[in-house]
Amino acid sequence: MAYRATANTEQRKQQVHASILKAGKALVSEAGFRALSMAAVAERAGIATGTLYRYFSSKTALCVSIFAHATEHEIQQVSAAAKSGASVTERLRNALATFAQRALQNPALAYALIAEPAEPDLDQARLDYRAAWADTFAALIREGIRKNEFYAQPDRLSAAAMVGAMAEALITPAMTQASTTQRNRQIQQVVQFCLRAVAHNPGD
Amino acid sequence: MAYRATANTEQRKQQVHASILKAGKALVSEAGFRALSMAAVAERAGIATGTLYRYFSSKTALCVSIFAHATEHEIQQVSAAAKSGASVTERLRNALATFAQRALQNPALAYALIAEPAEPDLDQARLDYRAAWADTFAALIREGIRKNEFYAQPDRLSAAAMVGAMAEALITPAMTQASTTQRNRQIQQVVQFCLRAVAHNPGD
Amino acid sequence: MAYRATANTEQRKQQVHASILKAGKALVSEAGFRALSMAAVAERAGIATGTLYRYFSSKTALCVSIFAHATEHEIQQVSAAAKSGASVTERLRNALATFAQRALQNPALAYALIAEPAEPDLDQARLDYRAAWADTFAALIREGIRKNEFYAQPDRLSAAAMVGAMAEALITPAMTQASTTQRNRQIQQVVQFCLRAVAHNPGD
Amino acid sequence: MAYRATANTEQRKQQVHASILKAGKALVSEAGFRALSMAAVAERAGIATGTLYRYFSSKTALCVSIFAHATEHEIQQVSAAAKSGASVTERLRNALATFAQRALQNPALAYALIAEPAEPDLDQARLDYRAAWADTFAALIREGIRKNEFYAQPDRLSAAAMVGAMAEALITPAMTQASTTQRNRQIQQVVQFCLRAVAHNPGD
DNA sequence: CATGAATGAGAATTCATTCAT
DNA sequence: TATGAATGAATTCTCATTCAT
Repeated sequence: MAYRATANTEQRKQQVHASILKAGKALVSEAGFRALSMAAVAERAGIATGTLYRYFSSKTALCVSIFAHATEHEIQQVSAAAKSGASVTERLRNALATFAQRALQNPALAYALIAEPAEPDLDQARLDYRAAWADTFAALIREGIRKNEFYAQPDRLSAAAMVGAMAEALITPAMTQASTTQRNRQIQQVVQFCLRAVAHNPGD
Repeated sequence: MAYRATANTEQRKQQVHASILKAGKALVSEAGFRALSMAAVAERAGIATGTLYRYFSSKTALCVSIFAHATEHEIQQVSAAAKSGASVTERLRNALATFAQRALQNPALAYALIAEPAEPDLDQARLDYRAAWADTFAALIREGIRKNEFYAQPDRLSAAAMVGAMAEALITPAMTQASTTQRNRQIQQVVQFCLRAVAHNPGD
Repeated sequence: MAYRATANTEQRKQQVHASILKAGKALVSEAGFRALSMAAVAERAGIATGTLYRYFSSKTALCVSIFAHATEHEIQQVSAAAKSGASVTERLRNALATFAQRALQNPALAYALIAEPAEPDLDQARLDYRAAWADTFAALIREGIRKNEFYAQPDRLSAAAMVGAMAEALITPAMTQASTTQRNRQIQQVVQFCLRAVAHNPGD
Repeated sequence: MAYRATANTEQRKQQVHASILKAGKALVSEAGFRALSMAAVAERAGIATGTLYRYFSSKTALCVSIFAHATEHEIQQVSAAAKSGASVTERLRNALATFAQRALQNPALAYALIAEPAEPDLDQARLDYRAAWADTFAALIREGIRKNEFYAQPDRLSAAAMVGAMAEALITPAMTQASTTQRNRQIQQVVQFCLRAVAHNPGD
């Protein structure tokens, strides 16, 4: 049977597209973008290498898509957390804690997303990613300033600083080698660091 | 009299060694460790590829040396800045500002040093580098706590968070695309962010 | 219907595989394993260097395959010859003569197979090869001893000695530079040497 | 003090020449001609690499000299052994046993001398070496035939066959892995193999 | 449209040889 | 004359991308 442009075909294309991204994400989670070769992705997705190029024009394009895909989910989670809490300070605490906990569930992926460079075009995606975080946290900061919970401060710069502070602390050996209990305590401490930097009354 | 390595010869060796590191550092500054190929370094240093191996046993060794060389100077500058100031808060302010100003003089290099992974062995050097920063800042933090200028807090975690906050803020487009005047103002703001996070009375 | 490797494709793969082995064997025949570079094999086989690695995982693997391929045929021929003859002595004579005649058809290859070391992994293959000869001749020797045609003697040691005696004699200038007629006479004489060493009644 | 063409200088040149050969022989003994690099020889001899080229025009020339030097001694020993004994058979037995015992004192060197190819020009040296053995043993064989101790046989071919038989047996795993006692017994057996091949009354 | 074999431009590394000092 | 740093061609192996089937 020849292939026709049916709804069925379209659906199959979506499935293959998704399976490629999933395979890529898995590889990046295991060993970073360095370990991502087109052959490895294809094998893991159960397709031929040539077929990859029907879905992604180049390795770079694939990496960018994997990045965006892996990233989108993370940001959504944190955005959701940023909506629950009595005060802006409380909501920021929740957002930061969520960021940290999610990252620590898959440290290799988090590291790849946050820090590993790989390719210039991917760096652009990373900037966009950082910007997305900046947007999420900057919005909270603006609100906090408006409601007089936070110091007057440049919202985007403080947002970036918070993302950096969290990311750096998370990849500290002290963090990655700690037990779950210790980790949770340390996460609280970094969150507290950030809250002190922005809020009049950070709690404890 | 047997032939010996004369002072002249020794001097020439030092020069070649230095020119290799310089060429490597230039390449990393332009496009990160990714762009560092032995052939490119050799060409840039004006020597043959084989000659590289008289000075560095492998590409990894060269990368680590470039890293250490570029890095050492940075840390010394910041350590020096950490020694001048009336209060611990003031000295931390100076140290952070120096960190920022130096990094912004060569953002691509700063990025490569702080974030770009590249090779496992280089990652180890990077961990040492981060640890050196952590040591410098953590010492200040401990002193601040002791003198009751700073909050009680885990010194190394806060130090890491500060490094991350600074690094992230520095590679923000808002920072890299700003004029010198704007940048200086923004640097002050990130420094202030960090000081608020650690000090009872951060000044302004 | 999904696309499958057709019989045609499979056949082509076999052809390429064979052409690589053939090219490699030709190079070894001309100048030994020393002359075997991946680039040379690829050029001779009419393919790209990268393609070699689809068929052989490394140079060592290719060498071992070339060795095994060239070798297998030789041993089979001699084994077959060892089965025809009225007495064990006669059968040993046939086996030795076959060994000699085949080796002289391609002395350089014979030399490479028997003596040239090259790589550690290849040396293992060579030991196996020697062992295969030892097996073949040792079995005959055991049978000869049992039937009281041969002297009591250590079968494997005598087998090795016979292989060495034949190989050494075959690469003698007297042998390689002789006419076909002379060669045949000389082969008979070395065979006779071996037979005298093992058999009560070697004939002539 | 400048160097002058004195007897002293000439003597020193001889010493350096000898030390180079000694260093080269040591390297070959440890890991074969494959492991012989000009840099390694120079270091071991305590001179600069460039100096090697004052004594030997190329690596090949050095290898050939090393070969000749290592070889000469061996042949002399065996020649001497070939002179002691009541009968020709006895003298051949002594020569063969000496050949084997010496080879087993330094198996790696023996292997390199007997079998390892390395370079075309070295192969020529090896042919000369084999020829030297052939000469030594062939002379004995001729004498044995003349005195009616040995079968009528082509002397040089039989000599080559004996050398090959000994060499092959010596590098057999059974031989190299055996204890000293076992080895001595096995050497006797191979010697006996050779004697049966040439002598009317080989003894036992 | 899917396949996967083929491509070939690099990349890192080695080492015999040269030559300015 | 001795030195040993410099050379650079050669080697093995990788992998993103293409294209005939």
